[in-house]
Amino acid sequence: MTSYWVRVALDVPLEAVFDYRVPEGMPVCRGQRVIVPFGGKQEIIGVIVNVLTQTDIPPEKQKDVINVLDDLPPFSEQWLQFCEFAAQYYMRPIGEVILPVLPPPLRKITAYTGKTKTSPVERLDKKLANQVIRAEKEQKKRLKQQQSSGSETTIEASIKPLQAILLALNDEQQQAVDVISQAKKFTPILLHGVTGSGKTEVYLQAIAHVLAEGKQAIFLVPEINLTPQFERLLIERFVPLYGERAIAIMHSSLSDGERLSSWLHMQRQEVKVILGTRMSIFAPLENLGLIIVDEEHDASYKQQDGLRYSARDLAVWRAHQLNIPIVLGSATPSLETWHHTLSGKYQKLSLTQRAKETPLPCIKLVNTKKMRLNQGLSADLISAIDERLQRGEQSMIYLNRRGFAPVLRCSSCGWTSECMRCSVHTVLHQVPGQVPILQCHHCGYSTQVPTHCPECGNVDLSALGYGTQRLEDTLMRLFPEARVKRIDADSTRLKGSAQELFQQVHSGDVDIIVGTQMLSKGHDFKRLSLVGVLNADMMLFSGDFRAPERLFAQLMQVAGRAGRHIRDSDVLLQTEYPDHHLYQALISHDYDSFANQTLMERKMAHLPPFAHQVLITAQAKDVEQALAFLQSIIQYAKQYLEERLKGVEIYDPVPLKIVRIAHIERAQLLIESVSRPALHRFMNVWLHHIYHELRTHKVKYFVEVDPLSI
DNA sequence: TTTCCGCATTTG
DNA sequence: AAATGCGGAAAC
Repeated sequence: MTSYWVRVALDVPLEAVFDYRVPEGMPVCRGQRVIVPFGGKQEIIGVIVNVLTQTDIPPEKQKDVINVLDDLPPFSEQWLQFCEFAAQYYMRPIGEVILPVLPPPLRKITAYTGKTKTSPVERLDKKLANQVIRAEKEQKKRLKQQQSSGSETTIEASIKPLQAILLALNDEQQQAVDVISQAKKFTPILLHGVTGSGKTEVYLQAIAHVLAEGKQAIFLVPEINLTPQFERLLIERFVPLYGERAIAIMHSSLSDGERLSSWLHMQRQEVKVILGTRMSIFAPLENLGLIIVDEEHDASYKQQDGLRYSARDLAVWRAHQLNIPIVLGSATPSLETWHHTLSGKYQKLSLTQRAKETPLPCIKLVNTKKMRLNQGLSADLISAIDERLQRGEQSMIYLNRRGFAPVLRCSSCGWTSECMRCSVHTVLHQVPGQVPILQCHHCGYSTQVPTHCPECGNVDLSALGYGTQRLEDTLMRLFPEARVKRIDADSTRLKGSAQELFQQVHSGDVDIIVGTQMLSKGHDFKRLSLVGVLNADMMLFSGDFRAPERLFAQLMQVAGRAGRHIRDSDVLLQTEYPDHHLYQALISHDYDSFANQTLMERKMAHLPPFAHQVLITAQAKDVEQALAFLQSIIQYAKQYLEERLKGVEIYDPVPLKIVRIAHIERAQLLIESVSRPALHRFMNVWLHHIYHELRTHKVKYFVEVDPLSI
């Protein structure tokens, strides 16, 4: 009789997998979920990554598997290897990848230990079966009623031919669809098209091809609120052909039950297209033929906690693993992607014509350097808004700053309002009808607004600078007859209020829209013919080397809101640096020249994509401890890992720009190399040593591969 | 002497 | 991460 052990991945922050004895007669295989005892008296769910016939663990330490969960088919080899790659690439234990991507009911022990003791999967199946029975009953009832009332049974809507709805394409779109659907092996494709050039129709027709071949597709979008519109399109086109289960949705605001339901249908391979945010890249689909990443440049594809992965980068790897095409769509591609098209690694397909007839809006720069502004607004912008009001058209003013004013200041002694827990100013929030408060945008803590200066007692406290609330206030006073609406995180806090606000704008009940970057994505306002941009310069000189890239993308996106339906639409951008090459490229809608010049600068400065980076962030009670920890690990690397440090550069540790958030102070350390293999080889050895020898209890640290902002 | 709290240790 | 064990300080 052979004894077996299983090696189990657990969601614990430990650099290890754990071996368990398999009780006699319990069938096990790689990819199954198991319940195992862990530590004192915990029971947790893990995933079998290996079945062993021997183990090095001394017998007295060994424990038995409690139960194998067979309510789902085991995870496939292909899917497991994808997770293993992600774990290795992002330098985290495998359990921290596999378990967090599962819907909570599949990984939380409580779902199995409740009163009912049935599996959440069985419960869901029962619920679905009941729904079907109920629907059938209702159908029968309806039929009976019809018969008894004697009404003629009419032939239901004429049967449509079973074919996907395909809209007419222009030449460029058709060519793109052809290239994508003819690519049968790994083919990374950049679909570069301005807003309104019809990328969506290309995606849909490419998906139609893939489904017709009996394969599946992943469709990634950057934000939750973009899913409904794509969902509608996908359902309309593919549900008539492939049934209700063909389209599944996956994002973080689904309930546990909804996530379980989507996951279940995927793992049973009933789903044809999974639409969702970054987590959808872990969809357990077996027969993928295409991956689409819309707005691939968007920073939302980067997970900012736990496993810090880039869904776009993982998507490329998964496509490579499966040897299938991948489409990265954007009007303003990331420089990484752009670089790959220049080097020939990615194929570029351009959509240069706007699908509808409206030309691109005219972008005008308003030089505010020596201009007197009226509450932050230039005379040009004010008269442009006035013009739209006369014509009955809409204006949108974009200011990426919430609240009334970013800081409160004492005009006598210079005191400024600061957060008690964080090293930042608190922001004045003030809307009519509410008590004004000072709020910290980092930890959320808020206090009453002092009536006099806490330092010198002076009563003359002034609100410095402008936020969306103040802008709304100003515009209402400048244009008392206009209907002004503010759309930002504060005005849309309540569930459904965003939907309602956007609805008001769509139906034409609003003349002037004020808002933050929330406004920049997705929405297509029919009567909008003016976009004003305030305070763009702020991002131009922020410390991050990627700031210009992000600013350009954001401004292009905001500008794209204008003139989708009305000719003679304008974008007015207030700046003190109208000659800056970013703005110059922007007014001529010239992404290519901006990207090429910025890439050149990156090359000279040895920055990504010409070098690869890893960031270590240390957290402690005070920044000195964090810095000392980073200093000590550098010391170790230099002393003992000299050989492996070849081609790898470690920069000096520095405090973060915002040192303290919620009483925790942070410092970080950048490691860089031209060679990714060299960087990974060094990091693996180094992190292993740090984990085993250099851990100090007072300092927490985490590692980020390919950090987006530094 | 007992209880409680904070910190270090361990997890198969 | 979470439970346990340990040692010193406070409580009885």
